[in-house]
Amino acid sequence: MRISELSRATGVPVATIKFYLREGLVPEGVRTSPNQAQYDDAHVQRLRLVRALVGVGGLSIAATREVLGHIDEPAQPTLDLLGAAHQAVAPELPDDVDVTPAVALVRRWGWSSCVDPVEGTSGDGIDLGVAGLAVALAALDDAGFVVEPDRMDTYAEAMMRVARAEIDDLPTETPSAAVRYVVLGTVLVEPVLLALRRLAQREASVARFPPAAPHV
Amino acid sequence: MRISELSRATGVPVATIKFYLREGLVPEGVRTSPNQAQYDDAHVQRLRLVRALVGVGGLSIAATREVLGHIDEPAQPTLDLLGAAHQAVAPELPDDVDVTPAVALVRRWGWSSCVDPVEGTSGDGIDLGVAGLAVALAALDDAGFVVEPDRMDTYAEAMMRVARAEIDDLPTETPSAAVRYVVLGTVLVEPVLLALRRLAQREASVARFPPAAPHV
DNA sequence: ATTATTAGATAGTGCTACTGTCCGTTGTCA
DNA sequence: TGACAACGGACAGTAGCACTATCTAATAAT
Repeated sequence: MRISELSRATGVPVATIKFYLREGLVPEGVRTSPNQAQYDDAHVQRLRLVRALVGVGGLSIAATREVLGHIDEPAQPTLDLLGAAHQAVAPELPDDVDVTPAVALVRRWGWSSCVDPVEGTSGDGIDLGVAGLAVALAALDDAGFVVEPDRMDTYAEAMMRVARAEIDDLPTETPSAAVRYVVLGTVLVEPVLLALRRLAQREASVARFPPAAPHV
Repeated sequence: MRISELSRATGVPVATIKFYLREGLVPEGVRTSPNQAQYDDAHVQRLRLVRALVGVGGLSIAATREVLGHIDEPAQPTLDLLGAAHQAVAPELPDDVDVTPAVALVRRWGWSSCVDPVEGTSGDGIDLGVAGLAVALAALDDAGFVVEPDRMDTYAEAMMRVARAEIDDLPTETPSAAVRYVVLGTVLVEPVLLALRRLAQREASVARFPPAAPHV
């Protein structure tokens, strides 16, 4: 398969494929001559994966490269894989956040692993996930938006259900399967969850305010 | 309060405040002379709100302006407010998506409002929320990532719990309170949910793979 | 009186994700 | 065999976005 066919098969412009090749997001084809190369189905899939990550996944090129790196070389699948995946995906955080509200919540839920980090964890100082929560909570606060504690509990319980289902289904046969599952699951399921929340809000709204009286 | 004090009170550079003024995200101060104006606490709060929306909320300037517009003029709080909020926040979608898988899922859950739109709804053609779900599912598919149907059910149920809690708590006294609640709740709770998911994943991972044997 | 600050206008910056152009080489079809 | 499209590779250019810097004339502070 030549580059133009690869382009046609994926809908990605040739110039963009070249760009991804330069950036190392897509492996080079097999050279048949100094200026010709052959691509195959693996390239098609890889290209689709890249588009999913930078498109719906919202990752930058650099973050995409990092994520793909983990998938390509599933080095220590049992050693803090989640941490690596989250690190690659998380937006970078300011370092002057007040984490006490986040820590208090996490403590209340008994999520001890997040606040009393375990060995083998990328626990350089404060936990990345807790910091992320702290930033999100600070934004709510800055906006003057109050979330009642028991609704935070509802959120936590709902996300714990989600997480348990995900961790229970984690494939343990192959290391690379586990890595792929965690990394892609982290990135690509997020938009699914957000989309579902919106649909569910609409449904719940109609249930509470039945039409006739038009809904909110 | 002069603009430099407003800057000091919020940590936002003067040049940026001027920019937001130009863009109409922050209202002008009260003029005391052709080239002087006074700002007050309302400006401080507004500025914090703007920073929360464009920062953690991840909104563009244009989307922020639209969201603020809804908050400033809560015109028809009962008329498809959710739709407006979602529209302002949702990333723009390609129009060549296959919505059948999304529609099938939504049908299976009996979320009829999403697929048989109600009167008073911004239902121009296919539902915006369903389209968002369709795009997210297509990305998963392109990446070769399979989500089992019963896990989709878990996701749907979890998000329905979330949504019900949110709609139940919706303030009905003031129209403007309802609008503010819906709009900010849509935008600013998303990062909270995602942060919680990450923490819950870590916790669930430690629960399933107890340390000693280091966790995933 | 001097110095700092202001509103407003306009231009510029830094970043990111591509996109376009050129070159010399190679495949392909007539 | 010759014309012509497609190729890889290098590099410059572009578009959009969220600011940021500079300037001017007027006003405030000391």
